[in-house]
Amino acid sequence: MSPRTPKQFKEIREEKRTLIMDVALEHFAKEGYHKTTINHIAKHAGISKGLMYNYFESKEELLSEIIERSMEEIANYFDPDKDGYLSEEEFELFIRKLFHLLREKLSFWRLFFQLLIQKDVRDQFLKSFFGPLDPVQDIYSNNSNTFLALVIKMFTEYFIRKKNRKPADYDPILDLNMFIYTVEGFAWVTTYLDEVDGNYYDKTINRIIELYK
Amino acid sequence: MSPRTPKQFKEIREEKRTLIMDVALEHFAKEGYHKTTINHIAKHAGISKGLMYNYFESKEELLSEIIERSMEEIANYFDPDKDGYLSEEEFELFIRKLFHLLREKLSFWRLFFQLLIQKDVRDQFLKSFFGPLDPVQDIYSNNSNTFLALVIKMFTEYFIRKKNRKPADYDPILDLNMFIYTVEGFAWVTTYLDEVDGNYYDKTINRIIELYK
Amino acid sequence: MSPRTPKQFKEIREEKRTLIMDVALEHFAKEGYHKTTINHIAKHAGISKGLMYNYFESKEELLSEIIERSMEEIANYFDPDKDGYLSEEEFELFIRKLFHLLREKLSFWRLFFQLLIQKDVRDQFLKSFFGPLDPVQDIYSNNSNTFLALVIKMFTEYFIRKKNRKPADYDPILDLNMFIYTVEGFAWVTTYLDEVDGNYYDKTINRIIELYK
Amino acid sequence: MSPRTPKQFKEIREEKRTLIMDVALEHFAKEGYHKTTINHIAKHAGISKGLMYNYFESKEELLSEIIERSMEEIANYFDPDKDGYLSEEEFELFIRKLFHLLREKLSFWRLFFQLLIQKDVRDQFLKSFFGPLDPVQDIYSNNSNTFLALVIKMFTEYFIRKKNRKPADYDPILDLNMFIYTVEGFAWVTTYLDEVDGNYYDKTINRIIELYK
DNA sequence: GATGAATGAGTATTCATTCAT
DNA sequence: CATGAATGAATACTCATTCAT
Repeated sequence: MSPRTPKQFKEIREEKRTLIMDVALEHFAKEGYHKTTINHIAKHAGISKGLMYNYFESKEELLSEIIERSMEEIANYFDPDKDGYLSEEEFELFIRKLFHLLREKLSFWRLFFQLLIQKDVRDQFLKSFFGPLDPVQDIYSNNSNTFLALVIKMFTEYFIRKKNRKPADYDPILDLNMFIYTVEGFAWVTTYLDEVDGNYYDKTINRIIELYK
Repeated sequence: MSPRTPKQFKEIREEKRTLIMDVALEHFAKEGYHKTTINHIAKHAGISKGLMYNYFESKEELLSEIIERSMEEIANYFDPDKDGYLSEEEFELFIRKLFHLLREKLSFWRLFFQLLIQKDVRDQFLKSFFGPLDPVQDIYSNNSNTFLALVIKMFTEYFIRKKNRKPADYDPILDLNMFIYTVEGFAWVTTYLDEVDGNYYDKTINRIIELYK
Repeated sequence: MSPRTPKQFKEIREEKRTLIMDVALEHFAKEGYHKTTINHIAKHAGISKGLMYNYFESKEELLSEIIERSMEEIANYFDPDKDGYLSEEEFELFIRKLFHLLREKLSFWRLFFQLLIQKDVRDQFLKSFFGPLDPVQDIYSNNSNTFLALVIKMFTEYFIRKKNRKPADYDPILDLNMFIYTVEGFAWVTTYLDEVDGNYYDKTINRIIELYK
Repeated sequence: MSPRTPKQFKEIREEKRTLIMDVALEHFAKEGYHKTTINHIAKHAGISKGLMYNYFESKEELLSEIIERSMEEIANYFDPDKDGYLSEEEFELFIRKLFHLLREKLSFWRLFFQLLIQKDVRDQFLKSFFGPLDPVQDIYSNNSNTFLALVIKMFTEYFIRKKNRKPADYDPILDLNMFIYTVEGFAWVTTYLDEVDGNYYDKTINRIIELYK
């Protein structure tokens, strides 16, 4: 038999890499990064421990790659038109997309939230996504260019524009906060629960849109 | 010096236990349970590793005791009159107390949320508080007697009672959900951020009360 | 029984540290640093692998400590009067001491020579003793303050002073080189052979002194 | 293109073998045998790991072949007329050849010296060259037929013949020792330093010849 | 012949837990 | 009650070697 072509090798690599990352994500999400052993991942991926290290330099790099891959997927998924302007239609679409993605990639978000709460881990892995994480109110005005910062800016301006229709003492930042807490709370609860009730899931999304559109 | 009375001994024991638990909580919350070593805790508590095992049977038991202690504190703090009825005044008071407690015991909540997303850990440590954690909507009707279940019931009934003032198609469960997501989202964000901005913290609490009272 | 006093603990630590370092030195010297496993050392020292790490942070630190200890012993042993002047009596004494030390600490020199020949290892561990290792002739003029540099300077000046008694075309640096090669060659051969023939060992020392004093 | 003849195949094979051995030697010499990985060698030789094992059965055999090849080269290079008699001219020529070879094959000597101090390695790889390595003085009289033994015998007799011109108490073995130490010391220092100063290198060779011819 | 994916035994290191004093 | 030396099972990671293609 003739030897494998470079293309075949590349395909094998790509497939195995994906397999390992998928299995690892599941375990990281379910058991936590530190509790998950390489042994466990390898066994569940049906490969040897050694092979893991043919594909990833370390457990840490494996995690890092998983996060990067997911972040890219997310960024691509939203594919913003970058005018920074959020129309009401776009607002609704964004929310719907967001919660579609949440269900689709529940394991990733579970992992993401786990990392988020540990300051040291967060700084190590999520900095490129987040920038420095200061208290919420500071985020609105920071001029970082991370994905999150851009999204936050977009929403801040959206809520400020809505001020026109409201009474004089209306504080759009407060409303923005409430919106963020509701959305993030919904995401968070969905994430730590084991199953999603599709019926109420959709109803809740509609309600959020209704309240803040 | 006269020898210490048994009572004094017990007090000293209790104090040291508390000290260890406090130190451990800080570290568990900051670094995560698995990354925190017994050595570290012992050193920061100013005692020897060996002594730790005089007070707690294992690292796991230490965690377990910390959680139990905090849960009791929380339950005591709310000291419900157990009539299961929540007046509007009680509703407001409950919210205020809740967020007061959140700031007061931020480390505990950070740890709590960390445990919450890990299914296996949650089942091991939080069962007595939570009961089995099925999707939210099931909680409302389950007849478990855990602290959380009772609170949820109280709130469910509170929101159902408010239905009177609303249009016919009003779904109180949906409103309850929104309320829970907002509260939990606010708590969650507060927990994973490093600092709390007192000004917006209070404003947000007022807004939540205003919206859902 | 009453608990061990801090002094007792210190004694235990000191003794075990020395034991481990002694065993490790023997093995490093006999098998080479890389081939020697921590397991092996621990087994031969009659302790558990884990305990090693109670005393030394890593295999590398263990090596480092062994070298440092030996370097100090050597420096102390010569205890130079630091006037930088080497009389003929001092010259003879120095040689005798040197080769006494060689036999006494043969294992260390075996290790030392092994490290010496690997550039990366040398730079990592022997820098403080050597300074940067340029070709010999450069050493004579460098102004580093390492132990070796000082010794080299002392000998350089010693050989230059001897020039008076020699013909005009006498190159003292060449003679110094020959002296160094002979001494180091003798040391080197002694080190890689398994046993020392005491009779010829002493005769050789006398001959070296006779030739270069 | 016509298919390659078996002879061409053999030549290509031989070339690649040589390439691998050259690359391996460089790395063994610079980093040490144990620190050098097969992967590293293969990459630097521009071939795959698998192919390495087509040419050499194991890492150990690779080392073994490198040593054997070099030993043969050395033996051939000196091509002694095997009368066992060393004239003064032959003595000088031998020294000059020796140090020419040293500079030419510095990497090999670096490797060689590394192996030499490790007893177990020495016994495994250098036995055929050395015979059992007992203290020097025994070598003179042993009747092994290794290359080294023959050389040593030649030199021993050379120094004994020179006794005629010397005082009665002259010990030729001692002089032989001094000669060997100087030569080996010079070789050793040259090997562990990073560069060779050509000027002093030649001067030293001349001086050694002058002293011992 | 040639490739590099795959293996598994081995290596340094960590850490909860035990125990002699 | 208190100490920290000691253990050993577990963990991440390495690398010579094999093997399907």
